[in-house]
Amino acid sequence: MEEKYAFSEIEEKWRGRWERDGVYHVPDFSDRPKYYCLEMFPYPSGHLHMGHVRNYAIGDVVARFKTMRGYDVLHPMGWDAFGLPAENAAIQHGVPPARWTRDNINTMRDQLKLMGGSYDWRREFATCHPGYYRWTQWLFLQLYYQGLAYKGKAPVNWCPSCATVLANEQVVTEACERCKTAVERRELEQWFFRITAYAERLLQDLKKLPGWPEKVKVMQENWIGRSEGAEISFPIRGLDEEMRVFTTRPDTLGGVTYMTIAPEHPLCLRVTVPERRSEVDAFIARARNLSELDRTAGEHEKEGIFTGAYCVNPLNGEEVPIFIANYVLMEYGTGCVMGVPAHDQRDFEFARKYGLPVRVVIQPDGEPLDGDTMPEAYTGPGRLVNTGDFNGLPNLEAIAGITRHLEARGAGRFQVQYRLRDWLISRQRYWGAPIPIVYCDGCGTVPVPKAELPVLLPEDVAFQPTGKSPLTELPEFVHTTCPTCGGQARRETDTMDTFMCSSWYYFRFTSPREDGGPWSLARVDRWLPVDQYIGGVEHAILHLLYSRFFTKFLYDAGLVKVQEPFTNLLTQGMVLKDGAKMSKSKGNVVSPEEILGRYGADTTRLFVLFAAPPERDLEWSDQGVEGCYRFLQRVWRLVTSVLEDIQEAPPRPPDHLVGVNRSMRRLTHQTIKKVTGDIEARLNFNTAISAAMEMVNGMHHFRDRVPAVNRDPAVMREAVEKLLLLLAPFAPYLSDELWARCGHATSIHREPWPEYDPELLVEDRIEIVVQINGRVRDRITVPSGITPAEMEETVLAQSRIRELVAGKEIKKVIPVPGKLVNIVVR
RNA sequence: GCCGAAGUGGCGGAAUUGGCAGACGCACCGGACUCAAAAUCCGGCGGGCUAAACACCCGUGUGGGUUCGACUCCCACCUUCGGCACCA
Repeated sequence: MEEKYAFSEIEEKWRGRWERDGVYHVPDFSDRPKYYCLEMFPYPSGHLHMGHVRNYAIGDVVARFKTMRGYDVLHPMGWDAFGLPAENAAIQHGVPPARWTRDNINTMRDQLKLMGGSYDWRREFATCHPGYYRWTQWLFLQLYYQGLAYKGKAPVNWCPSCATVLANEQVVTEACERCKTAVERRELEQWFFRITAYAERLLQDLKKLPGWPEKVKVMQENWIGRSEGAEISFPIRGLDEEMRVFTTRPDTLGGVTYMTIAPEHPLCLRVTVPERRSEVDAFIARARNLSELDRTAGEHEKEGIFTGAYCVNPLNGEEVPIFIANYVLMEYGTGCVMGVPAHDQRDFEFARKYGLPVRVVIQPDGEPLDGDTMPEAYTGPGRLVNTGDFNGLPNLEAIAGITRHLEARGAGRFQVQYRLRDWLISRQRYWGAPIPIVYCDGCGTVPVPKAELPVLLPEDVAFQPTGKSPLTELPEFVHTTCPTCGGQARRETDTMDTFMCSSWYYFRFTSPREDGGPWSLARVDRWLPVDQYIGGVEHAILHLLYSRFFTKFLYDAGLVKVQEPFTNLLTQGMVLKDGAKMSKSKGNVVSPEEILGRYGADTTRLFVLFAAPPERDLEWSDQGVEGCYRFLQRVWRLVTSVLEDIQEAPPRPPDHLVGVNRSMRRLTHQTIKKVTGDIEARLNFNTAISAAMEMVNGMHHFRDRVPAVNRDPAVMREAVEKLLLLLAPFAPYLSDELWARCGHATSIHREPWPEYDPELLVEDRIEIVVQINGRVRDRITVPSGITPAEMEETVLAQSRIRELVAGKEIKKVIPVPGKLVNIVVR
């Protein structure tokens, strides 16, 4: 009776053995080359979902492959453990966030271990542990001392449902990224990181990341939003003050017929003339109201109101009216915009609505533009008109020319603007790392000294659904003494954005228990940068931009030697069911636990790797899983059925084989080549698995169709062992089990990756295609070493080809070595 | 609106440098084994035409183009998905 593939026992057995033998422990230092393979660590929601399974299956193949290739592979796992869901659970179920999080981690760790990942679990940590967040706080202080963390009042995004502010990056089409509630604008005192100081480097260094998907780089580029132009000052009539604007089109300065200010701008109050005061106030109130209510609706009607004030165009001395307009953003540029209706569509619409003049200053070749009758703004190239000394100049030259002219008169300068804003990191929440700041009446804002870190988050707290952080209501937390003067002081009760915790965790994995600093310099130097980073594309901006910012800051501070944290980035696609993302509300969730229980980890891993290339979305298919299960059973039966035959065989087949033995060896070595290339160069695991399947089909053929006397057992032995080595990264349990049954005393996961012999790939005879006028007309078998001239000769000698070309003129014959011959006839 | 990606059998996908379209898997059909079924093994499987095989024709979102030869390169368009969205 043949033994069945008992995945459940096999997997349990090897899981225990690997752990006992420390198979996946990686040394901090050694002579081997290093490779850092990292998957985005999970938020401990309480259960693994298929996205995790896919992410971690991909990462594990890379890690195992590189290990077999001779690298010391750092492959750690941890928990992004602070965050709002823990607080919601506390409110709903009365469980303290710390306990809820700890329980979830325990559950998820068990699930993750079932998957058979090659993690060095000794390095595990959770960001909510004081041993970790102590250094999160320390890093905050480093930023603070460098002037890169500051408290400022600014209009911020407030999510009424989460009862906290959000970073700009966490607002998706004017709604909270987490809960989709429409955000409100509030003026609040908050902590910011000056990421804008790094805007240019964050942009420029994208060029140093050839291993990142173009898509992600473009998204970051757009997010940073660099634009070149000029800042221009317009003196305000009757006030000793100037109105500054940023423009990318200083060449159109002569066409300015009005000016605008954002409704939130303090200048509004100063310029408005008394007789227009009440009307303007009403407009401002309305505009602000609208911007809160109507923000999700996208673009709305452009409206403005005249302030009664005028300012002076520094180029031509003209006075132009100042408006307040609802389309002007306080947060971008200077909060003021010059209006050039003839050459900007938005200004054009505004001018037509309010009867403002449209003056053409850029004239294209051909039909002259007329400001009074033109149907839309002209934004293309041309020569300047109505601009005094600059008339006749091509507008592209005038951009620099006019800016220089203004600069000489102190009325303007070249300026680069970014769309990127500073990173707001304060959260009015409890379950996060406390911001290590104390407010003292005498000394003001005082950083908590290093020796007093961590500022511990009290874990014993009561939760009321008030929307207020419990920290604000804990006197023993709030009341403290000033580190400077020893007097009475009050602690900051806001906590840090959890993206702060995940901006440096990849450094910590190198020295997870270090307590003299956030990491050991020598260890970070050995392991960083991360060679391969793998995770969802939803972090294209948030996490990946913040991490790059942190790395650059740490580089400047001399704390790390890398300027970019992640050399290669793989953004995996989503796991879909019935064409839609799996979600509870749609009821199309497939539970990893269930699949792992029913088919085992090897099958589950194999399926998510086989069903699609990693960067594409993956459609879940129960039948597809079934197919992978069948494949592994097939491997099991094949290998166990030949064990006896190959036991006595030499480990290496003889050199000069012929016929079926030679073909079998060729297939083995072709497969090694194919699988190696697919993993290493392309990360295309689906085609690697296909190749292994083809090899298994070939091995079946070899076993069943070739008489035993003609088969060299050494050839089968080689095929079996190479196959298991090739499958080891994909199906680690099954391959280790069968490896042991082949008579090996040590784990397959300590074996080197197989090499192929190029000589064995060579075929004696190959089939080539014969085309006539590009259409396949015949196939012939020729010796593989044939020259192009011989190919041509052989093909033209074929009777079938002679018939087909009879009576036609042969214009040209194109032989493609090893592939085909194309005969062009007329 | 702007930016980006993708469109290939009944389905997931393959074709890596412009050279045999549909590898591999799923589904389906036929056969072997079986009292029977399941499992397993073997074979078939883009469409048209044909009694059938051969041959031939069509076929990679649509329409053009380049080329001896195009899923692959160029131009225009359509659809789907993702990102940004009053950014001066």
